[in-house]
Amino acid sequence: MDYSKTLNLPRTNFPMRARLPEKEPEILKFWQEERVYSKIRERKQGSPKFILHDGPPYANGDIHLGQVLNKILKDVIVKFKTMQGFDAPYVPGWDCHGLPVEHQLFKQLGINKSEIPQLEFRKKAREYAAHYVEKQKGQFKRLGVLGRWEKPYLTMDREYESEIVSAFGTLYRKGYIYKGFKPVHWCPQCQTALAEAEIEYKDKISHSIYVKFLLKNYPSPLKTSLPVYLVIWTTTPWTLPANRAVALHPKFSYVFVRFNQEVLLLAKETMGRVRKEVALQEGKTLAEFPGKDLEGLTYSQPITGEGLKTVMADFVTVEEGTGCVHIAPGHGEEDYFLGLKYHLPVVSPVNDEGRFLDSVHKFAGMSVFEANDPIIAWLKKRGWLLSSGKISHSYPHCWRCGGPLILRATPQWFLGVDKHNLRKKAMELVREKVGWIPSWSQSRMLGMLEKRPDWCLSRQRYWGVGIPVVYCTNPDCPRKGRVLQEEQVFESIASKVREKGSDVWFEEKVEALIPPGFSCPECGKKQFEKEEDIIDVWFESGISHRSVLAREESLRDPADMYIEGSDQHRGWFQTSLLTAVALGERPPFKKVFTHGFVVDAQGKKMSKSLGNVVDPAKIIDRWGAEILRLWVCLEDYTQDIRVSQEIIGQTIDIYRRIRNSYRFLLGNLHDFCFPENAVKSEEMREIDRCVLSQLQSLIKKVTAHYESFRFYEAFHLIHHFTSTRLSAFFFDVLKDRLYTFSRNSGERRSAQTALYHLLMTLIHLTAPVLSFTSEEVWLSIRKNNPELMSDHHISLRDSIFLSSWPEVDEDLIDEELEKKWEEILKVREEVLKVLEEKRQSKVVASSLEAKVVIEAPSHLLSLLASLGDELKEVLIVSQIELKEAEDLIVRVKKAEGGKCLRCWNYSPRVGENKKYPTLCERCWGVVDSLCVFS
RNA sequence: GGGCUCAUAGCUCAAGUGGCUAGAGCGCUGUCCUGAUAAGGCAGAGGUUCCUGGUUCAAGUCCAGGUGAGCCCA
Repeated sequence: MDYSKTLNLPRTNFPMRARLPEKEPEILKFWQEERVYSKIRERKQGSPKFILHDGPPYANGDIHLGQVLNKILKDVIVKFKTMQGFDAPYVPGWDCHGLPVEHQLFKQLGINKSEIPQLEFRKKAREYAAHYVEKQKGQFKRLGVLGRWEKPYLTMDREYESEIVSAFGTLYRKGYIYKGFKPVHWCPQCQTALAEAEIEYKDKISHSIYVKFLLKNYPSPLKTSLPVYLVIWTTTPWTLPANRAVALHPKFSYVFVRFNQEVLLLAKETMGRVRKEVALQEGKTLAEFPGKDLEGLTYSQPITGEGLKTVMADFVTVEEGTGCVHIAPGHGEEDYFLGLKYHLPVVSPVNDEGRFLDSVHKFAGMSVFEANDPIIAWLKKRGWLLSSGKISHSYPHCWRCGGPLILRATPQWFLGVDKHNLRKKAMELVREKVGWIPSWSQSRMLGMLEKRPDWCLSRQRYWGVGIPVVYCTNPDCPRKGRVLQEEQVFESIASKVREKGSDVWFEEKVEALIPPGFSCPECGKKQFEKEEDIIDVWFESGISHRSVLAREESLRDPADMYIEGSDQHRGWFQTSLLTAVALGERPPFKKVFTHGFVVDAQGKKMSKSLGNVVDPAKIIDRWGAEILRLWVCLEDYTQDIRVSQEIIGQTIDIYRRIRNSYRFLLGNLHDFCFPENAVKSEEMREIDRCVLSQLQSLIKKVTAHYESFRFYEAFHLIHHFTSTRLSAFFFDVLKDRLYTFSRNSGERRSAQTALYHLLMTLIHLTAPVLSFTSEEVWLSIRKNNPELMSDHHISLRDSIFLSSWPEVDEDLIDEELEKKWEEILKVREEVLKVLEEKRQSKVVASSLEAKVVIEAPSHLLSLLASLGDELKEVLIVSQIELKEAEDLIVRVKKAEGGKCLRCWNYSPRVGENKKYPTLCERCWGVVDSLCVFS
């Protein structure tokens, strides 16, 4: 006779195999059709807000793992806060203007800037950006990220663009923005100035030359009839035409040394090294001076022959070069600032293409890189070249075209970081008003703020918002070229942009942009010209606190949290902070959360050249987005996080364990109604109560970890609980009771009550991360066993994200009980070890074939005895004999009697019952009762 | 070169203010079960806590210097 039909075996059609790549789109469809995000918004009206402000990714290309990491973290936080009861809207955004779109598009079109009118190009750029917004939107949604996808914010929206104009105007009027002439990183290929964020440093082979500058005078103690030269070292011979000074360190010691028929001046400490590098014999030191005594010496400019002076500078080093530094204020940042101090002219005789102007007679028209060799040749001819070689060093390159950059002084617009104490104020707020996670993120921000130069806001490009500045061009105006800074001018431009988009600046004549009839307040004329440069995209995204947070009704400025990769300390965190402080005297965020970068198995960054780039789409197609979500949340993302086949494999294993536990729970709850079949806590079996008590502390800890954004701690705990507490212990022990006891028995219902709470709690605790699976379980319950949710406060129609976060039920916590069971578990561990030995020696196979004899000290013995028959269930053995002894000793024997064909337990009484000769005493009762009812 | 940061079993993570024989889980190996079954149970083997010094009765933990890695800057 087959008794398996008389058992209560698990029943569910929740599949063991997830088939996530197929299942996930169904869940996404459900969220879409049920308008889950909108419903959440409706229901949370009036709840306390939690605003996580999305940093806009760049609308170009497919999403990479870094963006996956970022968006998933944001989604987990938003979902957690939502389930906790907050109104936590998520409005995603995109950064749409700027060089990367331009470059890609020019590449795609196969033309350059000069071959297409700006307006025509801008139209295509807009389409291009819009295309990638849609593409990335689909990819982000595929990750399971809930948000206001149907109305994201775009930096190329007219309203947004208008805010950019008005923010610029306000900052200009407040005196933060100025026009300067300053060396900036310039890409001769792209013909544009580059922001710091657009520069990549990589190795480049450069010239390395030592050059003699003839000194026209020198300190009197030195007496010689030989020519005296100071020696400089440079890797950019082409900057020599722009040389305006030579800097020495005031504290270094300098020597005049005679080599053959000439005398050279250089820092004493550099002597040995320089002599080796330029292959000079040992010379004779004629005199030695501290640097400060050598200020104001006159030398002959090597290219122009002008008489120029030596100056003092602290940044001079002896690590490289000669301690005498060639200064070209038009071609170097430090040089520029030193130039300000000494009133040196900013000379930069190079045009947009990086070619020398006519003023550089000898080399006019040459590109600066081509000019290096002729310059060196020229120096050599004059006898001023001491040595010439090559050096490989880190050099700035254009992030888009990859070409080497030059520093070139051009008229640019700047945001003055020290205007109105902006830097100081920002740093103070960073220190006092913003929470930084992890904490070191604060010192990083401070360090960067402290040292950052003024922010170059202008770009000589096509795709962006025009700098909204109008000049008076009347040649007779007392201040020709002055900017119209009247508020109504900026307002007029902003409103035009709001009406027609930023193209209006390039389409319309200047008169149509300023207020009708407006005339120059200075000269009364109406001759105007508009600025041609466009605004740095970092400024655009940097004001999102104003254009998005402050303007969107559902949002709020400041945001509760910004969360981005650690590179954004220099990027968005900083540009947002600076603009917010300048505009409104406060930071745009209460908390800043930083995550690391995704690196490969060895911890190396991903790059095309290393060939170690992992494409998220491949993982999604093969394993599902859920695996990516879990992966993110198993790692400590305050550091860089690794990805590899092995790590993904491990994530899949962990996923399977959790999923199977859900399946087991569902299967064993198929005939359980809540609350009808639920057993009151005080009537439950001890072990069931014990697990529920442990579940409460799991809720506590997991919630705390979510609250401190340490999802990996939460998930390691959940996984640990699921594997060890549930799968390896509770579920295993419970099987006998669930399967063999009569369906409606108190014992079985007690177990199910525990299982019910476990299932409901766990799917909620995992929902922010395992969103697809938790929702799938939720949907499965509603479809297959709605009776499980007859609990009135759970609405069947809703997504799991409309239900709330599990609360700790203090009544279920029983620490005494947990302690007691810890003792029992220790005994169980001992029993399992002995069982394993007996299994190895083939005495028993299944543990149910065993009878266990436990000798234990009296207190432990009484503890075990108190469990009665439950003890053998806990140990999953057929018989138990308890004896008193000094120490714990466990022995295992073959169980007595025969095997019950129904429950597989052994009992001496099997065979006693004539009606059921193959069943044990417990089962024949159960089977009998079944027959009575059937 | 400078700023910030990281380094603990094959992998992912633990080890308040220095006090353990450095812990989990996964994976691995062996094994049992076949009523969670492309599941589940049990047992076992895995660590010079990156290296070198130092402080201390005591260092994975503190200090200094290396090495490797990441972000940012020059």
